[in-house]
Amino acid sequence: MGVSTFRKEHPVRLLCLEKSISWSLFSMLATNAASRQTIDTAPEIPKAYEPQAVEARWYQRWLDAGCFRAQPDAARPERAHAIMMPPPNVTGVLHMGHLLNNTIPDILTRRARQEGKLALWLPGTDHAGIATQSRVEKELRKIGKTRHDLGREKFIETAVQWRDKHGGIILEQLKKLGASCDWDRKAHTLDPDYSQAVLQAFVTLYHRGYIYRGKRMVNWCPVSLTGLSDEEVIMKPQRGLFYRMRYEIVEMPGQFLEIGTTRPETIPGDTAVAVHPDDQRYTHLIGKHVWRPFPRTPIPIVADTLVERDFGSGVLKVTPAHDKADFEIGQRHKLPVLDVMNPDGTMNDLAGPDLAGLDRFKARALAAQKLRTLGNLIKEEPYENNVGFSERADVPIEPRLSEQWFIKYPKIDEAKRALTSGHVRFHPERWNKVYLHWLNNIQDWCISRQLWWGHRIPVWYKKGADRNDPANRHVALTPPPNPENWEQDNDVLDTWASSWLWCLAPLGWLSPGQTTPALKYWYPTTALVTGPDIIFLWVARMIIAGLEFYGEEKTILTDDDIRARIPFHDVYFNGIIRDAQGRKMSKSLGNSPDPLDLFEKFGADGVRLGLLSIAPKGQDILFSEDRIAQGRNFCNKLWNAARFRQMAAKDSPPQLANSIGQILARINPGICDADDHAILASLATTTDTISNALANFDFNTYTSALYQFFWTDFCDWYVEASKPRLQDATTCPTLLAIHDLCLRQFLLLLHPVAPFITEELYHSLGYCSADTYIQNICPESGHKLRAMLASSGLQLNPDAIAQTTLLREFTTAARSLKAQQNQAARKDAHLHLLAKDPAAHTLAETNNGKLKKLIGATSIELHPAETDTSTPPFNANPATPTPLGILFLDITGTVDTTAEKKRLTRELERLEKLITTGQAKLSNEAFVSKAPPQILKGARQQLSETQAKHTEIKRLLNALG
RNA sequence: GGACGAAUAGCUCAGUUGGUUAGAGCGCCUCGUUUACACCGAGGAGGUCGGGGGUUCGAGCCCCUCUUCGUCCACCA
Repeated sequence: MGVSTFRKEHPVRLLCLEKSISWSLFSMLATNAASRQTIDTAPEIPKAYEPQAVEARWYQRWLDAGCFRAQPDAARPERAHAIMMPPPNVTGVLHMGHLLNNTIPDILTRRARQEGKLALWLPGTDHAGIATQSRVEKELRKIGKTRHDLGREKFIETAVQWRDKHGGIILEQLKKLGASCDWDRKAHTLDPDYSQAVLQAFVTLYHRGYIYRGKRMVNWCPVSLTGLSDEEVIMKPQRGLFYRMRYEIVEMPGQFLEIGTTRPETIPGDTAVAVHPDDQRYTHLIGKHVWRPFPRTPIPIVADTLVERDFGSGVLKVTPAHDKADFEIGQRHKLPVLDVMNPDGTMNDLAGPDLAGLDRFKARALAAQKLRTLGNLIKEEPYENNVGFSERADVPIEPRLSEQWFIKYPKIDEAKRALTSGHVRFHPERWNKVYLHWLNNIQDWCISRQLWWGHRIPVWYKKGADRNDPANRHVALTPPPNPENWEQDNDVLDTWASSWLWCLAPLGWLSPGQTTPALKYWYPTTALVTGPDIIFLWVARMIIAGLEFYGEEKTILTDDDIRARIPFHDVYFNGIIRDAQGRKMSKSLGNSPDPLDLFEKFGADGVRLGLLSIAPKGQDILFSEDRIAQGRNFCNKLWNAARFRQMAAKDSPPQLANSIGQILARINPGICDADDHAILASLATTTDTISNALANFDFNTYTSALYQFFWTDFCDWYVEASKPRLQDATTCPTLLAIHDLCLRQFLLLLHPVAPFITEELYHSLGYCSADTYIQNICPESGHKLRAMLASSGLQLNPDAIAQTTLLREFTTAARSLKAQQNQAARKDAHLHLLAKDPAAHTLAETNNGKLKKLIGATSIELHPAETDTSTPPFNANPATPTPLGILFLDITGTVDTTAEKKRLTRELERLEKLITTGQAKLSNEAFVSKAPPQILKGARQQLSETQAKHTEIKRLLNALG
């Protein structure tokens, strides 16, 4: 049912019909109006776009109609398009970063749908081991309990309840953004199938020899009480003290060795001091001992190349239990490992009675005090060094020796080739280097976490047997047949060891070689959109997981294998959203606006447009609400242009016109003028620009092309220029059709970024029927558009386009002339144009009515170029050169000749400068002989035009006397 | 200590292989209730493209160097 049909209906009918008819401006207004005033009042279109109702209504309709559901079609593999949403923490709430991360995939997905692709955008959440467990434990503490009070099973039960109650809010919030995800395929890393996949990946890697268990130095978080991977440690510069100490040499009483440290509290754990073997200062001491001050014990002086001779005194205290490098030195010299700290970062009994029980930082101060009283402290000086912090708990991590599971990454070479051979492409490309550097220096991945919330490691140990002997282990998806003799590993897997399967498991992957229709159809996925901060944590690991787990086991992969196994083809990295001062947005700073407030204030479309337009390619984004307001303003502009289209058709109601063909049929090519040609040409060009921009992830160009076409070309010029002809019954239908052509195509181009308003207007302007959706309609290509126009008799004329440029420049010059004489507001100006040639004369003549309206003039009289200007109405009147000739503003008697002279003189000087540089350039032999002809021609033309202008202005100045 | 990025109008940024007089939005100034839009329209001011060298007929763009800011990587205690 089209607009024209129900437009005449009584509003009451509309209310009754609202489920079955096309939502339109009018129906919506009728509803709005009905709620505000009596329903008998004639509906009035609101001047400003009110997004909230529109957005809620359309989102529900899309869901009801199953618009976002994607089904594979094995017969049409070329139509596959898939994006996996980077899973937010299940307990997280929407923040600014998510907005951009999800707007871009939505744009890509919606555009793909328009192009007829079977576009899947798969949403989901991450169980977020540490984060979620901490939240639940915090809740427990409120009632005075710990997880140990509950026990593992009960705790997990509580966590599940908590997750189900508070989790997933973020996905609901994403719906407000307009995210067109296939919600039926929503995934979660702790779903039963997903969990099975995670365990299968572990078991597979174990049996392939890539997983081992060992006692190693790991990054220990004393708050979360778990080991962490290197990638979860954030280095931060910290201000502290550097303690310079002296230890007495055992074999040489009275002689001392100077040693520096930042961590005196670990002294009880020292089991040696080390010097560089080639350090002449100390070679004679190697093998001797020093007195460790507390507890007072002799410890050996060893030689190790790891020691930096130039740093401090060149002597290093070796604490194998509390430092990675020291551990290595300890291993090499078979030093005892003395662990003086508890898992929670307090000192234990081995640290001696004074320190035992103290927190590590309090212990540090006390240790320094002890050094002082013992006479070991030479000096303490302020010092800044880098300290590793736990990403989650934000406390310094403690290097700690513990039993952990590690992955030795498979397919590293292939992972590099995936990028270097272009199977996976990063945008911007510069991230390649970061990725490759990481792979080139890759370290084994500590994947066990001493937590309960997560995938429990599928390893059982024979009771009472040595766990490090593989013969005593059962590694499988299911427990051993005689469980009473076995005990399962207590640890769970790193969350990233589940999310690295994010491109596989949600599509149904359960084990290598096995596949599902969805997996077969959409894997490898089309694109991934995420932040560069998780290149290592997630992106690189997903690539490795894909290469290792997709398909049958294969040790070495060919390029074809790689192409088939990579998880995605393109990765778009967006910048991090910062506040206006450039600070990272964070809860503690309170500088992050609530996205839902923004939706409320500016509409989801406005937020999407605004965000996209301020997102520089690959750079961080400085957020400011003003920018978002621009997005809203754009929606409002669009809304009003559509309103104008409706109102302009007062006497000829808009028709339901589904297709370009139907619109074209309403055009009478014979009455199309330069402006019509120009706007249609711009429409075609804009279409091409946008297609290229979207294909290249160039969202800057996408938005600026949208903006430029619609605001500048269409609204500011074309709509204004077409007003007089819309009043004329003979031209009106053609003009309306061209408006429709532009609006229809523009809505299609804008739809991916502003889904709600475009759907609303597409329906209310009658471009499709109620039961179809803009998401399934593809904008014609620029080429096709031109061809269709040509075949309905409207071959776009480049001359006409050039004429419009002249008219626009002429109009600007005329308005400027008026403004300079404080006549801007007047609509009764009298103008005289000395048309510079017959073509200019014709142009000004045929467009006279339009120009008068646009400039605000009652007359523009035309005169031959050679007219004598020394008499009225020319002399003593202000004038300006225009592309069509000299234009005079007839305000005889009121002109301020002094001011006018000043203005013209200024302009003359500007032109003289241009002429000088132009002449210099053209008299440069090298330029003339070497520059390409086009450039040369351009330079000559420019010079002659400038000279002509110069002559004219000179003449005007002389006329002023 | 390495690597990468940034520096263009008061602010935030465009500027695709070097090529006519370097653009946009916001902000600012002047004017405007013209029958879509003041979330608007018209006009205007404002830039030695971070500094210094170099290549070229020609450099915002290419090369070298310096400065400032930012990010990532790294076992100097």
